[in-house]
Amino acid sequence: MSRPTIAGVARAAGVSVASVSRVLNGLPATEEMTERVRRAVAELGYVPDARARSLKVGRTFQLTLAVADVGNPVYVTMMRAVEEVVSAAGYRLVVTTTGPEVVDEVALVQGMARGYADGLLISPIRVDEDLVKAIRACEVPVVVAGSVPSRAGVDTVRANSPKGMLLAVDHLVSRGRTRIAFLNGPADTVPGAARAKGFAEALKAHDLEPAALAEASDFTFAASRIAAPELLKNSGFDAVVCANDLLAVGLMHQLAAAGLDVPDDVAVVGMDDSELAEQSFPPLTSVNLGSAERGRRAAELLLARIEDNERTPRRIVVQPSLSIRRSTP
Amino acid sequence: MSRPTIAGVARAAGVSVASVSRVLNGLPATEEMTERVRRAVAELGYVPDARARSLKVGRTFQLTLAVADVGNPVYVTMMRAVEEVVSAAGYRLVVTTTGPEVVDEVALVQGMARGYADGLLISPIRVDEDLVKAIRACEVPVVVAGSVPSRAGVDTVRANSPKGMLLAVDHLVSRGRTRIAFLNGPADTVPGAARAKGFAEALKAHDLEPAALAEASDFTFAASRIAAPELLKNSGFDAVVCANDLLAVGLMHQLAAAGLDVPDDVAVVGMDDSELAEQSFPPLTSVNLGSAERGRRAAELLLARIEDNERTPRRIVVQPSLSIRRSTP
DNA sequence: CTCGGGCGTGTAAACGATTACAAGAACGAT
DNA sequence: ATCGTTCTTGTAATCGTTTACACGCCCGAG
Repeated sequence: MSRPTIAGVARAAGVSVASVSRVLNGLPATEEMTERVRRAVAELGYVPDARARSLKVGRTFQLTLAVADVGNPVYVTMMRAVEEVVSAAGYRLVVTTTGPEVVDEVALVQGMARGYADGLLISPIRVDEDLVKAIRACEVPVVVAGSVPSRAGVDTVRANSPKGMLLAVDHLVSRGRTRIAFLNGPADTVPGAARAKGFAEALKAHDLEPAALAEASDFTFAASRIAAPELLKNSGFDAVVCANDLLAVGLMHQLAAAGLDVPDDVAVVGMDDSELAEQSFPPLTSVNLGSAERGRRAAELLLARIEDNERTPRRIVVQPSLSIRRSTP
Repeated sequence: MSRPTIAGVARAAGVSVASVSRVLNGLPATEEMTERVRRAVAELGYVPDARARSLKVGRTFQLTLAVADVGNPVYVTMMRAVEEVVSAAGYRLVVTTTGPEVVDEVALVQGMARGYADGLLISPIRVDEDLVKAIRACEVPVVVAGSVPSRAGVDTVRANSPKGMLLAVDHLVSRGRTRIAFLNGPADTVPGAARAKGFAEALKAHDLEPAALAEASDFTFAASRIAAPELLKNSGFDAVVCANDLLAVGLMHQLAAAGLDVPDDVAVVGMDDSELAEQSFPPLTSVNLGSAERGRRAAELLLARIEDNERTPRRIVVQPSLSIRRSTP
């Protein structure tokens, strides 16, 4: 017994398929018609086929959110915000993960052009010409949470990393720390590059030199295991800014292993202000780059573009704030 | 300029739609035919429509993984394992979140019956008759990661919580702790109930009485904020078993705030052995309930069922192990 | 009593792909 | 030269919906 179709329902109810479709979609019908169809639907356990429906109406009522790494808690913050907006608008949100390679992102964007979903919200970690081209060519609306050249011609919502870095450094300096180190993620990524630049500028604003620099191969806890010892070869720092919370937490483990106290010996500040920041011990001072707001705004832009694909792309930047916790004095 | 269709490609190439479809699907064709079609496809930037294709072939080549809370790190472990298996089999994995309410799960299962995906892997946190019925009625294959009555007639893969609890208690006892408390999640959930029962049995096996009990309203860090103080009203315990890692980490914060040292004053063991367990400080001894293996096995069952929907449902249970870290002496 | 206007319903044509079937071309064997 | 294979290609049916259009009915106005 395979799935009943609308034709089966029509037969069972003794009416036409058009009538079934109409009552199912709430179009006007007589009392009796409605009743007969409802009965037949219930009896057969009919559920309309989403594939056929979306083929006809040209919409799936699904939106896709693509993130690089589900293990990165910053994405759960963003995901929650996006989910809220899109489900309020009557869409289902599905999440898919791309991995750190740009080719995966390109493949995803191209796949999306096939109409799996009505829109794509992507937060690319690496960007190259192929990705820009794929985004331009994509038939379904795309909005990017992050940085992408404006010639991609899409709505973007990005963070202000330099400003965030400045908040971090300001804070550290105000607490008397001047020998500040930086633990970055891969510099060949968009956020990695932005944060490196931001850090340099922030130090310059205070007339400081970096006390130490290290670069993890990934924005993950595991990668900090390798990179943090690199940093610790230098001992001349009393504070470390980290490119995200995972790296910061990883670093704190290494500091503890080296017998250094946080924040007394070394202050640590993370970035993203994810759930991990408050879960860590000591709770982590972290730059809030507005992930939730970015998610929300991005989702709104996506919905707006689905309504009207002709509107000129907007580029929103959301401002950071600092969540001060106990990892800084 | 809207999306080119296969008909447009056929016209541009001067061949029939059937031929276009054939070369696109790698069926035999002459050199020249292949060439002409390829050229037209490239020129028009044609991408086949997934909706139309899946309507015809009856497959979407998408699988859905539904989890209750993306913020729970146990799901990222599971998700990674699932992703690996399904992508190796040529499917795309999409993740969707249900929330803690059973009605959301029911809605999701029913929605899935509409053919959004070729299969559903769900890890329900609460189970009621409606959910069982929805699963029975669902036209697309479902496999459950967790417990569900066998009358649901689906493949299941579940953990062995009682055994896990026993590992935890054995371990604590072997380290000389006998006044053991338990911080559970909501007892009206499937894992909550299983873990409560398991804890009671494990203590009984050692002829011990629970030193204290508390129940969080959710398996979240935030919920532990409320529940842990409840536990701390009792002071007669030297160890706490927690129903998952998030609760354990939350508890450790409260213990620290109360001036108690982990593990010297109180040993803490979590459950799930998620990434958070190694990220926490001190690193958390945690019962590994085999999330990765459960994910892998569940994905394999789902794929097998898609191949052959007639096979009799299997019920797999994976055995736990203990990851000992520094939160226990 | 007749005619026009609503209103409700049914028939059939889409949507964009895959694929069964038929027809034509090419080729070798007799 | 004829016939039968085999191979390629095209035509058209199909998947399960939605919806434009036409039809018939009922009702009130003239």
